Amino acid sequence: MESYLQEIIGNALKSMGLDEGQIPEIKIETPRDPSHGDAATNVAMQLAKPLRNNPRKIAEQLVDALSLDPSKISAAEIAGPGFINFRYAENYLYAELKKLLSSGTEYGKTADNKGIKCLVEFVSANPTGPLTVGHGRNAVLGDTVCRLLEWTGADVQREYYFNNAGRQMRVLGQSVQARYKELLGKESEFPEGGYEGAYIIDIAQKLVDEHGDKLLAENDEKLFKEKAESAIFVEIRKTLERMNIVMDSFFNEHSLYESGAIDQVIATFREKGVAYDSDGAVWFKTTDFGKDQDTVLVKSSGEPTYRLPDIAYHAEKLDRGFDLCLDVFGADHIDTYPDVMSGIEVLGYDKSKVEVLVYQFVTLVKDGKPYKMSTRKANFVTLDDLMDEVGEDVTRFFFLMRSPNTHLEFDVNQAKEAGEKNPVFYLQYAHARIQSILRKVNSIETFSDEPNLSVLNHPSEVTLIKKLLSFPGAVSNAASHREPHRLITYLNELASEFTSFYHDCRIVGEEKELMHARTKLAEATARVLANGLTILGISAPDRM
RNA sequence: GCGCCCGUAGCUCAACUGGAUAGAGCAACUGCCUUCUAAGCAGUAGGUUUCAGGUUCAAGUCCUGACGGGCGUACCA
Repeated sequence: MESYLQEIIGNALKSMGLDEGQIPEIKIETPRDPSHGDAATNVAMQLAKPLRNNPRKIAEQLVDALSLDPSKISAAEIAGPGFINFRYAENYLYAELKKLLSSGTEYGKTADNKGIKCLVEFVSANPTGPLTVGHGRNAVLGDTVCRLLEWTGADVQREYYFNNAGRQMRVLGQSVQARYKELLGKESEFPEGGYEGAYIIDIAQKLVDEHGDKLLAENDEKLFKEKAESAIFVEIRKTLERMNIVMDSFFNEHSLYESGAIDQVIATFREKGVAYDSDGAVWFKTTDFGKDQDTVLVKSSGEPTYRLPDIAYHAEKLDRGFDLCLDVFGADHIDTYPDVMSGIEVLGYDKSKVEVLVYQFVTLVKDGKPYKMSTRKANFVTLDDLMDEVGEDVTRFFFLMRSPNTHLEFDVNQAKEAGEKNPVFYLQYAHARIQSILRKVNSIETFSDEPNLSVLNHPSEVTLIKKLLSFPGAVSNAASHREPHRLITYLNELASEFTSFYHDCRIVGEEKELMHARTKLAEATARVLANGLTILGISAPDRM
């Protein structure tokens, strides 16, 4: 419909004597106030200045020049300072509703990103402990953006990037080793800055169960580190699965060293003159790219900083042929992004293929008080704890309901409320309620012929149909902005409009033709709610 | 100090990236269950969109400057 309007408006403008260059981008928007019609354009106002004419006059000429298809648009009116408002023909609505019903579980899919290969990297927590609430937003956001991309036609791969080398992991191994000794009654020194969480003791206990005291002979932490890593990864995968997230690949940072990719980056940087040695370290001339300081790539100890593998990793991803590499990370990592972009540019890649989705921090609020968390200090709340407390659906929903750009306050008390205070249930309830109605209708009546949808002309019915038809637009809007909360906003509006319909219009007990048509409308609503919830990774229950 | 993000109803947040009368949910108040799920609906109240300038037909949205908050600003990740 949008492209149809753009086309006829463009044609009308040409017939008014404007040439291509004078025609601005024709934007079609949905007016906030439904009394302003179903679609509107502001071209007349945009043209007011270049044409040195009153916008309302231009609008009048434009409307006269339009050749509208009456089966789609019933009216074009001029309003306000020069808006042109369009009203959809009712037959158009019924025809589209019919299409919706036959599309079923496919309804809402678009071709926006058809044929695009995407790699989305998210979670990417190093295996030093269970996933926490902080990782939760990353995981759910990343996965849902993947689903949005898939619904808009993209081919998506979910990747988890991790690092099992380095200081953090050594300390992890030492922590397990220390607990292992303690469990066997031996003297042990708990490492400085070690991991204090109870899960470390669990891992150590398992080692005692399996190997007895044989591991006391181990001199270093290596074996303990490996055992810890695999045990923790098992838990991480379980947690993710519980949240409806399944990774397609896990990428080990270490492989970049083995493949020589790291050395290659340094070599190319030197060749291009953007790397130099100083104080025993290797530096990246980030001042050439607008930063006020150069950045260390390899420390004087010989160990690279995380930026170097980050650059190599992005180059590697682009080598794999993806059209879009999307990284999801918290605001605290934002600083590495410009360096990575500069880096891959130096290496000759198209940096427009790399995109970052940054989200702000999560504050967990319980009983009106926030708490601070740290994995190392073990005063964190794990994602599993959170899901135990409020449930999987609620967890996903809460992480998604705010713009990634703003801080998220996760109120555990509100999330725990099974009732009216909890916004998730509003959507699920609407779905369950429809299913209940459909069960009832099916038990008392059978429809054989095609429904006559044109009997749906109550204002609540018409509003609801229009809302249903805007679902594909809502999906593509959320997808293109990488902002799942936009879809939640849409679903809330849909559920709300359904409930108005439910209160204004009865289904059971109406005369058969009307009952049939309304049943189809209810069915269509349930379909869209279920499709929307599927994108969010949340269940659409049939009963509540 | 510098960089990024944010500042909207008492609280938590929207507002389709510049459009028409700034909207929801909690909290408060008033009504509505012998009719398909009241986990619901209808209504009332609540605002100088932090402040001051600027850009234009039009600014919560864009630009400048203040003020307030978060995160960075490591040879940590």
